[in-house]
Amino acid sequence: MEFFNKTGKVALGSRLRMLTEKITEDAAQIYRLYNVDMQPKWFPVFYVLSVGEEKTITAIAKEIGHSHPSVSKIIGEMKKKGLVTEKKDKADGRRNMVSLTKKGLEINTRIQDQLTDVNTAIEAISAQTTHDLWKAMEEWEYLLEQQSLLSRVVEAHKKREAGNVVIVDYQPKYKSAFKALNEEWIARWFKMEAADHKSLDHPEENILKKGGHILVALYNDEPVGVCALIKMDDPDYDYEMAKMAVSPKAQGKSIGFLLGQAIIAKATSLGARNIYLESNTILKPAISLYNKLGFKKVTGRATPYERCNIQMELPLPV
Amino acid sequence: MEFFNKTGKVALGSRLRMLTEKITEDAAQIYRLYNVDMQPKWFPVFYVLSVGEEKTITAIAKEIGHSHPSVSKIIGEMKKKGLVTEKKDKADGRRNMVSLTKKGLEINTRIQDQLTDVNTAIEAISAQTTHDLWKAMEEWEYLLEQQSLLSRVVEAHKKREAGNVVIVDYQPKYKSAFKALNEEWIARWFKMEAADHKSLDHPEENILKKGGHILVALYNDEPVGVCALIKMDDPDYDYEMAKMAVSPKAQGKSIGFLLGQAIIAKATSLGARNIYLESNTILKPAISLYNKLGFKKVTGRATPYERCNIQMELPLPV
DNA sequence: TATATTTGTGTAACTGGTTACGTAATTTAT
DNA sequence: ATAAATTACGTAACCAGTTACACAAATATA
Repeated sequence: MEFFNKTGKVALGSRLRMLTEKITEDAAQIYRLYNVDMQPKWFPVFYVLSVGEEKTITAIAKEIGHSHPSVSKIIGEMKKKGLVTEKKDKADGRRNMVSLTKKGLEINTRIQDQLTDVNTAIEAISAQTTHDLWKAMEEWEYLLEQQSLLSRVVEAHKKREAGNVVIVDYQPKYKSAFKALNEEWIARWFKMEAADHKSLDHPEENILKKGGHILVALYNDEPVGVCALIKMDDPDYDYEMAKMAVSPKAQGKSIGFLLGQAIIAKATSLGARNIYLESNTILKPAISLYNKLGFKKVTGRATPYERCNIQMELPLPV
Repeated sequence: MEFFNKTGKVALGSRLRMLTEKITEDAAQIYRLYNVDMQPKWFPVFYVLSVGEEKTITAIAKEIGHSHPSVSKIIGEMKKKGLVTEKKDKADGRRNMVSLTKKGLEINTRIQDQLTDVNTAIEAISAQTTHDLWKAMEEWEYLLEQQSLLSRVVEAHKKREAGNVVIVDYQPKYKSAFKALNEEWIARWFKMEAADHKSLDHPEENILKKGGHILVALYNDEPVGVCALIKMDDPDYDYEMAKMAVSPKAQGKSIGFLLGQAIIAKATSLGARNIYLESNTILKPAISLYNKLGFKKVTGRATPYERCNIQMELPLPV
């Protein structure tokens, strides 16, 4: 199909569907050719029964990877043709035990030649290709089981969006954003405390002039995330990471992660030995972000914030 | 799927279907994720319209490889969502000219990011495989266009069946089969002539003792085909190939071809310079078989058979 | 110029699968 | 021992495609 060269691989599904259709179409004719009164769609069911054992509907469904109603329907059709029999399991009244009839088993022997012929034909085609369709499908099945296409697309999306985010140093014009973004989440989860007002209303005086830094994440030139690195007056810790806030509207762009990385880089460039932070365990995404950034829990420090119930630190390489 | 390792490639269709389904399922969710009010199945139609041109239903169907009713339905659905408009072609009243509306074009621009993300995700998967699914599909499409799976299976069938056929020299126990097989087709198409009775009733006297040969094709030890090589008393020709008959029940096993080849080999081993034959053009499969064996038409020889209206010869390498 | 054929389209019915739902039998938990 | 959860299965409705058919418009042919 010329068409698929234009669309590119986004039309993978469509292309697969068409190839599928072409092949199953021929399959039906092949059964007719060999004078076997069977439909291609019965094949998987027929195959698992061909060893002669009784099986339940759901067991068959699971084995061939169909839904159970699909198997149920197929069994109904095969029964009408006299290929299978059903009988209730005495031990378990829910189970419907299905097995091939004598006629079914007879068809099974007759069908063998057909199967070898089809196999030879398919192998002959495969031999003419440089790319192995069968193995490629196996690989795709495996990879999609590891991680769905959907979640891979989400990942690609995030990565691309993250590329549109730039982290810049604080400027006076971001003052209102710095306050607003923080107030948004603090008010939502807790209540504003005195220490909050102090640093949010006057960041220049209370953070920057004291040797701290503020970074701003811009998305389309719009400030959507902020984070501060506050100089600490403490023998154990050099800097505190605090006042991190990301707009809920800008979620899914890894902005928190990017800000965190930038803050760590900033601290490192300032020669810090470590970074300290305070948070609350009800902020689950935040805690997991801190973990991802490498912070580890520590205990036993005093804090001016009521909402703090967890403290973490990140030692930096010297 | 474990299952497919057991069935082997005969379940190629089933396996393709399942992979298709898994992928299109995710596709639907991806549209939802990007907040695009579109269905995956619309994509091919949407794509061909996205350049902005008006197109007819059938033109779209042809381009994307669907049936026209499929496109007709999709257009109906897209129209309901306000993505396309239809308008009758003034020049040709049958044509229904379809194009994207402003809303459709707007979605087209919005969708671009999604397409790149999907593409990145698919490319990322491809990069992890050692067998290229996309290219493999392309090869299969090409090869199936050259020759359908069905006809390839027929070929494999023939080849296998031909392997079960053995060509042996005449023995007295095949006398009745030699007559019966020939009588069957002669009576069907023409009527038995005096010369027929002579050679069919007494093959030993009239063919073998005069320096001729008879070969018999056995399928499961059953004689299903015969052919005679009759010594000619003629300055131009050494042998005549005649009395070739194959049971209709044993068709599709290339028995005629195998008999013909064996007869040619026999003549060659006898040092013949050429082989001559007589036939009738209403026996189309026979004539095409003779052509396949290398016989060429000749003209202007007398013949004792009323039914003969074509004569052929095959020069043999010296 | 009249008639036959081809072309463009829509509708209906089918196909091979699915999910949703209901029900009965069995198993688990309290 | 009873209630709750799980399991096996069938039925119904849906979905994304198909083929079959009908019909009108356009084109080719006699």
